[in-house]
This record gives sequence, C-alpha cells and structure tokens, in this order.
Amino acid sequence: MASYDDVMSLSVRRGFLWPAVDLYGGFAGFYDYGHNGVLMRRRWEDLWIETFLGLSDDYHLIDTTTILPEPALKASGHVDHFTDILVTCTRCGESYRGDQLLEAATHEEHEGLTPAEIDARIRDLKIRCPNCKGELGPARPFNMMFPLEVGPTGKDRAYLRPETAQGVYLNFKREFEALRRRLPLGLAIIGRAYRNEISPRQGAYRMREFLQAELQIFFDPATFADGLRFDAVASTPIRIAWATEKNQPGAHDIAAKDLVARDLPPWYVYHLAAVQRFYLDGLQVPRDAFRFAELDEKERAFYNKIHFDIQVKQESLGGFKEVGGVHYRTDHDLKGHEAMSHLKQSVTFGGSKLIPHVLELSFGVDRNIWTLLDLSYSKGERVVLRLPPRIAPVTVGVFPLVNKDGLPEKAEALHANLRKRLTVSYDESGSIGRRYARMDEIGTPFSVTVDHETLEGKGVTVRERDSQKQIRVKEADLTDTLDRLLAGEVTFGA
RNA sequence: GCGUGGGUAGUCUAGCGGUAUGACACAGGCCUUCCAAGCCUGUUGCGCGGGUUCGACUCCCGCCCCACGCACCA
Repeated sequence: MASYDDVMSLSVRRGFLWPAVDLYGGFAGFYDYGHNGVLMRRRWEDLWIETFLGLSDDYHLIDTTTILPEPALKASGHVDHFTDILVTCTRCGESYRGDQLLEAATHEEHEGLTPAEIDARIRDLKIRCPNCKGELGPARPFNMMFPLEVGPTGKDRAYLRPETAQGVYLNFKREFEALRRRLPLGLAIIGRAYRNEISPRQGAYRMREFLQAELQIFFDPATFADGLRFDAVASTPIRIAWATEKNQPGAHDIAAKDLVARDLPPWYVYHLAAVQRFYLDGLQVPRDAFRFAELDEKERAFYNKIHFDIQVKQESLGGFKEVGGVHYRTDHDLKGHEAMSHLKQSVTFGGSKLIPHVLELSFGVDRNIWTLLDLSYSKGERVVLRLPPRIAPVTVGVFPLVNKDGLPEKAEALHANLRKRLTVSYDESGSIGRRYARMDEIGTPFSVTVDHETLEGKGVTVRERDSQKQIRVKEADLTDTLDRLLAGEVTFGA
C-alpha cells in the first residue's frame, strides 16, 4: 500500500522521477527522470520490445519525427477532432464545451460547428451559464495539440505530435516495400508525444509531454486470424470489465474463446492475451490488479471500432487506472492519409488489393513506470521496492563487509568485473545493513558481499532483496549464479 | 478552467514581525566479522514577484506549483 506521497517522495529521494524545472517553481504537466528512473525505463522498454516485437519476425521498431506539418494531422483527424470549442462564463469563469451547451439546450447533436456558429446559436437559444446564469463569453477553439511555427516565416503550420502512431502510418508504404511486402506487418515506435492537457494531474499519470510505446499491426482482416495460433490461448482466462462495469472495482475471468463467442475477433482476443501475459508474467502485476476495461461507443474515439483500456489498480492513484489500450483502428488512418496526400495506400497482398487495417497496442511508458513503483512499494521497518529483477535499475550491489583487511580492494575488483555485463553499484560507506537498505529502496534484487571468508577462497555471499536470505557462492560461479537468478532458473526459496 | 486545502534543507517536520527547530538522509572521520548501531565534524532550506514595515518565512496582493473534488481527457 503506497500513497501518492510515498511514491513521489521515494521517487524524488532516490533519483527516479520529479517535477521538471522546479528551480523555477515547476512546470505543470512536465516531469524529468533521474538516473534510476532512466535505467528502470530502459529496462521496461527492453522487455516491451522483447515481448511485442517477439510476437512475429515481421514486427520492427522505427523512429520518426516528433513535429508534424498540418496536412498530416489534418488527414489523421487531429486538427479538427482534437479541438474543443470552449465557451467561458464572463461572470463565474466556468468553461464549457460549446457543443455540449447546445446539446443540453436542444437535445440534438451539434458537431463540427465553427466558433461563430456556436456564438450565433447561443444567442438565438438565449443560453446562459448553467452554473451562475451569467452571460457567456465568445466561443474560442481549444486544440489539445501544441502548435509550432516552422521556418523563418512560420507559414508552414505544424504541431508537436499528439501520438506516435501517425509517424508509423506516414511510413507504412516505405516499410512495406523495404520489408518486402508482407502482411501482417508490425511497426513500433517508442517516443515522445505531446498534448496540451487542460489540467495535468497525478504526477506521471497525465502529462503534457509523455512517452508512448506503440505497436501498429497492419493486416488483412480476411486472413489475419489464420496466421495466429489462437488455439494456444483459447482457454486462457482474460481479465475483463465491461463498459457498464468500469466504475466497479473488479473484473471477470473470461476464457479467450468465450470472448470470441461474444463477437470479438480472434485476432483481437489473441492480442489481449499477449498484453495480459506481458503484465502478469513479465511485469509481475498481481492478477487482481489487472484488467481490460471496455469503452463504449461514446467513450472511444470515432476511428476505434473496438477499444479496451489496459488498466492496473494502484493505491497511489485511487484504483484502476489506464496504462494503455488495445485499439482496432480499422483502415481509418491509412485511408485518411490516402485522401489527403493523393498517394495510394492500398497494397496488393495474397491476390487481393486492400488498404490494410490496423490493430494498435498502445502503452503509456511513464504511466507504466509509475504503476510499477506503486505496486512494488512496500513499507515495513524500511522501504523495499519489490521490482521484478529485470526491471530494477541496478541489478547487483557489491560491498566489502568492513573497510579493512583488503576487503574493499577485493570487492572493487569483483565490481569491476561484474559491471562489464550488469548494472552494478559499489558501496563502502556506512554499515553493511545501511548499504543493503539503500539497495532495497531502489529495488536492487541482489547484493554481493565480500567478507573474510572470501579471502580464504570460500566465495562471497549473495543476498536476496525480498527474503533477506543469503547464500554463499564460489567466486568462479558468481556470474553464472547471478544470471540464473535473474532468469528465474534458480530461486532463494529452496 | 472553477472550488477547497497546501508549499520551511534531499525527505518528513517545528516555528515566529527581529533571516529558523528537530528527525532521517547525505559527505568526511573513528569504530565495526552481515541487515538503516554508536561517536565526532560538516553541507543543504522559508516557491516566485510586489506591497506594508526600521525590519517579512511570518501580514496583504498577484503569480507559480502540488494534492483533492468538479469539468476536461478526439
């Protein structure tokens, strides 16, 4: 059980994450990573790449620009649909979405109106502030994208990308050719995205600059399922909360094949299983803290035909929180770019010509890091971060038991050797217990200590973070033993 | 953006119209044969700007930032 303050305080104290620019009072919606945060994030990213690119030989990582010109984002729908028309009360200052004010007054949909049109209708309908009955000010557009002026004249309007996905769609044809015209084709980006959030909240949860890890899988809906081994996951129970239950705390376990029976495509369910495996097995999230939450038609974006959020329950943020999503975007994006660019996005594959459809596996990296800090935080006599060993920023701590009799020299030599292959921390300050405690706080799973018996050729001790148990290991076997411990082939339990 | 509460060292905290308390952490030293021991020494702070005042961390105003609730989150 970790409160928000617990996680943030540890995070700041131990170099994981903190508010950006705090020298100048802070900058809402922006966070910086410290040395341990970056290490941890890289390990999360490595596991993510290993897991999801490992799904197929035809899935690859690419990298694209974070600034996109207006036409590209016009085609994606972001210029028009990522905008709300806001109306602010001149008396109480409350802001409303213009379309919602009109909808409340007329019970009709009012999408796609210009600010001037909304002003006119507010006048005609004599709408006043729902909060204080004050007079409403002029409607103004608010786009969640950060606009930029590119070049000396600034004529070429551009924006910071609101999602990494568009970078993939813009490069689909290039990669389809370079990868010799295969479907399904997976293209992933781990990179920064930007949204001008109205009110950023809860630390790394809602930021204005954030990291996404997204895999876009391009496929032919007629044949996608044929190439997947659905039978391997058919009886796997998937944690599901339906749209009507998303405010409730729990989830159902529903076998993958039963989800298919409820009209979810097999290829979609197959990937739900893959995502669930990443969280339960890879990141060791407790089963009851994980679920997919369905979004109903009103909640999901217009281009998403099927949308489940990936949610993890975390004490510091008050319950289940979205850390990613599994989105069936159909052929919306490629179609949009084809229409705007006038360049054909259709491909010929397996005898048929089609615009590929897209399944998007989307993850908020910062949210995942926060989630893992929350879940692994445990406070007894001292704080221990029970991170999965593969995710921990530092993998091994190396110490001399005392600072005399040649023990430090021996330990430093050991450290120099281990650090060639692992992230290792050497420490000879304070007592041995204090050093173990330091390692516990940043989640280091194993600590190696050189004592007097080491000098007699009897090996070193290896201490496990969670159990505080120790085993004695011959120096010659140390790297091998550590590898096996990290791989989970050996445990301390036995 | 609205409302409520808040902002004192790396973290957590005490306090007052006369520039600040303690704990932990951190650094150096002594000691130490395995879990934040002890002793000595040391570093670091009143979110920012303006006003009132002889003097502001303290009172007033504005701003920034944080948490919570509302709204927002294609």
